[in-house]
Amino acid sequence: MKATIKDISRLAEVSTATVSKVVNGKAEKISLTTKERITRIIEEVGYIPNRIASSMVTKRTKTIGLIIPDIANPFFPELARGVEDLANKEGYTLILCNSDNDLKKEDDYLGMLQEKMVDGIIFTASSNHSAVSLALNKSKIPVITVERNIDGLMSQQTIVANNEIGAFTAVKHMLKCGYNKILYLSGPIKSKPAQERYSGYLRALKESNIEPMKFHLIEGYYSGDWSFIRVQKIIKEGFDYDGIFCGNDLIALGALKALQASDIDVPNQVGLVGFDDIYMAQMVNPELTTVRQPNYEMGYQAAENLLAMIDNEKTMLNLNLLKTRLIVRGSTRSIN
Amino acid sequence: MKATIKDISRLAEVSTATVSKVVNGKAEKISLTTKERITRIIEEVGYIPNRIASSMVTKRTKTIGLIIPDIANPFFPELARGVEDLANKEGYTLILCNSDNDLKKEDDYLGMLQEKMVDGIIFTASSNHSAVSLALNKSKIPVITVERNIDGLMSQQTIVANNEIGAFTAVKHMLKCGYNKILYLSGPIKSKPAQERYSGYLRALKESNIEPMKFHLIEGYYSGDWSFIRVQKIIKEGFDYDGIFCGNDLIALGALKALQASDIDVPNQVGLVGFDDIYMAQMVNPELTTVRQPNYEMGYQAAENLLAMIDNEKTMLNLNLLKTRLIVRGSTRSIN
DNA sequence: GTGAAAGCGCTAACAC
DNA sequence: GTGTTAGCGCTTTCAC
Repeated sequence: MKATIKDISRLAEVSTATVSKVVNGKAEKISLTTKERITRIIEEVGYIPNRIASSMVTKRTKTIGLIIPDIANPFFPELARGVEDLANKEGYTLILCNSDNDLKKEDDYLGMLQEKMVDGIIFTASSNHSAVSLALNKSKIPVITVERNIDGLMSQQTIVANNEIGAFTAVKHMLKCGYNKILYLSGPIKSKPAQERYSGYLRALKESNIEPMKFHLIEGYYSGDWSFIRVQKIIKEGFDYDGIFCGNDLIALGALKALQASDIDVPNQVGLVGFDDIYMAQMVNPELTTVRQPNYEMGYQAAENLLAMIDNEKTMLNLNLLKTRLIVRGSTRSIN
Repeated sequence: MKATIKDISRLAEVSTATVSKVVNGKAEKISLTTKERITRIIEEVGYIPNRIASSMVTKRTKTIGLIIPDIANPFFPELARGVEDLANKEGYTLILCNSDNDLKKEDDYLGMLQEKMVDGIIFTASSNHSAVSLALNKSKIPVITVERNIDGLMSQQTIVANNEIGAFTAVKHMLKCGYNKILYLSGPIKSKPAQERYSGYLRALKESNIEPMKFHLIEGYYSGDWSFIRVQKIIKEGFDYDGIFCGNDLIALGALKALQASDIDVPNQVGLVGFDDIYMAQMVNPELTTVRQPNYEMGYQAAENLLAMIDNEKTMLNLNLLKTRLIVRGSTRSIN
């Protein structure tokens, strides 16, 4: 049988209230002797307070939920790590949920998290589905959306990277390097980030008075397998291009592999730029020029803001645009 | 104010017991009419059962904890995903903890998880520290260790890949390919897997009557940055070798980059083999020959066994050795 | 079929 | 300084 606060109070010959106070560090008014006695007994017995029971009365579980598409996607571990680090630092615990961008799963997780009485939720939504936002709006639970904002969601905060400017800067750089027939290998264009990056891409071309090529937008998935195959096809078709701006690093990595497999020199024949700056971006040869997205910071900051919301209980509508940064490496040739 | 079971029972003019039954699908003996009435009202009110309160009485939180060194290490996301998938499938929720291989953090997390009354814990321990095992032995909470077993821990299960055989097979293959001056670029040798892989490496050499070279064991970290620098140094020193067996894929990837940066041809001049088969192993050129470790399956199976332990309440001492598989790709030359 | 009531382990007034 | 007590929201036994 596991020891409870009652057992401790009995053994220490005090009330449960007193034990509770020393367990929770609210023991200013408890005499040193009893405090020490209680502490010793707790130690001896190996008493572990039942936080479930505390949560019942405090209405705080000190737990937050994180819903992301897939922790196995290299973009998310760092994000998750950022969230967890801040959470842990503040004594919170993190529940991890993989939605696979599946609306049903998102919904289920949202429900489970609320049933488990999490204090707040960090959410990378698959789309801006209104049903989800509605449910979320109704419940009073603090929610922060990360990486992609979700339209119908009111009175909540969003942390996203500045995709448009990131893409703009990247493509601008490619143009400066002398690439001017640049494809955009995009992830699913229905997602906000993909759209924003596309906008940035277009704006960069426009600003340089360069007409986008026909078929410059190639839509697919955020996967190296997809881009590998797709780029092979592009090569075979004898398409005329000299640069590829990729929706993310995975796409860029797959493209790089396909190009190298056909002995196309990167960066001399074709320039390549990715997005995210995942760890692997610097582990390939040539290293990937890419737009660094502060994933870890996004997670960390999301958690910071979430805890602030939890503490203040007031919700503020807010869009936090985090800066991206172009990391120039070897997959683009240097500017003459 | 959030609706409680009482509110529902009042609105439906039934007892809380009845509501509880329909909420939890134990409503065989409830008439269809009342069942429907209750369901409708729950719907209308948007009632969300408080699972914290249920946990108080059922002594089940339907939550498990996962302690790993670092979710940002490419090895762990798949493992975590495996755990989460099975957990979710069985209606469990996953708490994620990053220990950074830090004993103190491991301890803290272990404590937190127990306070939160998780039903079980999956644990990749940094070392086989006895203090941890002792604490764990004392508490009755089911624990499964993954990837590395921890010695002092009694009556618990372990899921590990067969590192020794995996390494043996890999090095055997290298020898068959004609490499016979093979280095072992290891992660921290204090960790069990590193030791076991080293044993396999040695056994393979021995079986082929090949004397290990001097300084064949190079110890470092499971990081591409480390191996990149380390291999650069090896190259500069003009060391005589023709193959590198790496403690994991990150090490191999860093080595590959260093070799290629010095225009050393992989696989023709130097053969390279990794361990794990992370996603990136096939995204480089040449693709990495590696020992596939079934990370996802490890996580999934760990979760399966954990839930079995939770349900049976009996603990069985058990070591599950999962098979590794050599994946031959382009970083080793083909057998003549 | 349904309800009454006890109690899970804890906290937070408030009383002393 | 310390104790009493009333719940937190739910499940479950047992009675009806």
